[in-house]
Amino acid sequence: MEGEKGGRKSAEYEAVVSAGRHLKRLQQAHAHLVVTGCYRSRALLTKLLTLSCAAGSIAYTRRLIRSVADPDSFLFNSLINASSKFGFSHDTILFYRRMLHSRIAPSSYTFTSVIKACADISHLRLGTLVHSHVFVFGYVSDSFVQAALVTFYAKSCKPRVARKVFDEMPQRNIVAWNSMISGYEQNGLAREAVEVFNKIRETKVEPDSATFVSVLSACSQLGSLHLGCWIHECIVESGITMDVFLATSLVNMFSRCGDVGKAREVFDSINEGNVVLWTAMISGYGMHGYGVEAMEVFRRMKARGVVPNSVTFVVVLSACAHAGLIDEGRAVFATMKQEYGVVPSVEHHVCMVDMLGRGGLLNEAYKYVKGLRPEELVPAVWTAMLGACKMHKNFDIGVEVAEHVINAEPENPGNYVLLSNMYALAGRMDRVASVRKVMIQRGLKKQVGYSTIDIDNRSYLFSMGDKFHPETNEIYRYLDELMWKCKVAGYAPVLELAMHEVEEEEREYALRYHSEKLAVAFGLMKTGNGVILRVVKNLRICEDCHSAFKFISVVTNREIIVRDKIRFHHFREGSCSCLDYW
DNA sequence: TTAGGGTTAG
Repeated sequence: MEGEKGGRKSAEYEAVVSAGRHLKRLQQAHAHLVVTGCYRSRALLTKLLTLSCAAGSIAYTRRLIRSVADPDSFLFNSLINASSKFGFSHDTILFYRRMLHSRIAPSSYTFTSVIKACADISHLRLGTLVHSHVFVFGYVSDSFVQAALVTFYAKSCKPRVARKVFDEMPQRNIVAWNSMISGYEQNGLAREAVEVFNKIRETKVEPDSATFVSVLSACSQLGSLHLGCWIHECIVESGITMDVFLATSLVNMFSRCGDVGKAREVFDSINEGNVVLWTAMISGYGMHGYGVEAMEVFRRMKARGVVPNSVTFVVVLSACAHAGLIDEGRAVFATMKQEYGVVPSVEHHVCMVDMLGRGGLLNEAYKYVKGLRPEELVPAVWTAMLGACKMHKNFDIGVEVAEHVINAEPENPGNYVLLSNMYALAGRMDRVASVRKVMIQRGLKKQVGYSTIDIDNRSYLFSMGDKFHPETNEIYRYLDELMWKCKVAGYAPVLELAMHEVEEEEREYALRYHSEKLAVAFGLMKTGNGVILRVVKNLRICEDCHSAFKFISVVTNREIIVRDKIRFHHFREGSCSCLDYW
């Protein structure tokens, strides 16, 4: 009899499990449990709850838990874990509150899940409160809870607090290290992330795939190719399997560090790529201005049966915009909606405005902007339109658009600089002065531009007019000579974008010592013929530097690759890969 | 029979 009973229970369990993540089937299984009288079984209820979370139905999960008179510790923990894992963070916190009200003590399992929920919604106040509960209930030395706290503080923009928790850990497994590396990387502290990675190598802990994914993101942020290549070597040496996550990170890293050829090599070495990998490769070509190659990969992707998603279309449209492929871009936008049913998002609209605007179709671009719904008129749309007006020197639309940009983002100093430039180009110097006045009144300062260049595995940082480098005098002298040679070859400084309140001679001086020029001069001084210079700039490259680098590539016979805020520029033999679409 | 931490594309 006992065996039969056990067998019957098992069949019920099987019925719940086989319903899987399908809400309808779970509800049928639930009904069956009620009919057979098995609905009081805690194990079956627990399974039902976790599966309904997995099925994405938090409403059904809530109904189920309400039907349980006295949920026990096991049930709460399962519920808290599942709701947190499947992204129902707010519910996780509510379930946790209910658990405390029921006077059921949380465990380390409870805390890891609740802390993850707080991390996912970056709820600093709540997470800090939960941290205090961790002390009260005595789980402060639990390594899982500590790792979760590191991630929580990092995701709540408190990397220093994350580091404090990390430093206080008596034992650190690879997950704890990974939490700290990705925590730094996500807060824009790429150098710190690489430092932590280096520290792991002093321990006996072996890096895993996630370690490399995070540290590769840090390399991408820095744009440091030598660092990225070194991590690549570490991956090969570690013998770790090249999974699709790792391959995607490598493709990204090589693209964002300026070696799209290497990115392609990694991409080609993977047989079964998913949409993320294909999108990364297309994005890589796009940011380098290789629109034709981007479109070719996009075509092959579709031929392979990999279905493009919303992000894929953003990178494809962006590639078209940066390569002047307007007709292709229009066609892609049409198929996106018709064939793939992707609803255009704000990002797609920005790409379309950017593409039409860069292509000189300013009226069409402006018509497109005016056709958008009010909620779609985000600052990025206006900024794209403004960039186009500046590029094609259309001051009438430009000034109008600039006013919208300021209204949309009154705290962004970059917008005032754009507006000021627009007025200056239109010859309205009175307006230039008044914009500057507003900036001063509002306490807004221009973002400081800086450039980095890697030479002999070391990274050097330059900012405009800075004289901190020990070889400053040599660099400035070298640059003066270089610019003189460029002038002989036909270079004329693009003065109108320099600071407008200074005299012409000073304006040229200010332009001459822009951070990217200092970095290039230093690179030329320190490297031999044939070495490609790779410079990373935090802002967009200025128009004058862009013009100067074309001449420098001729007079020095060097290739210069500059990564600016939005894309790459390859200067070779007097021209730039962006074809001045920038 | 039910439950734990980190990572990927613009």
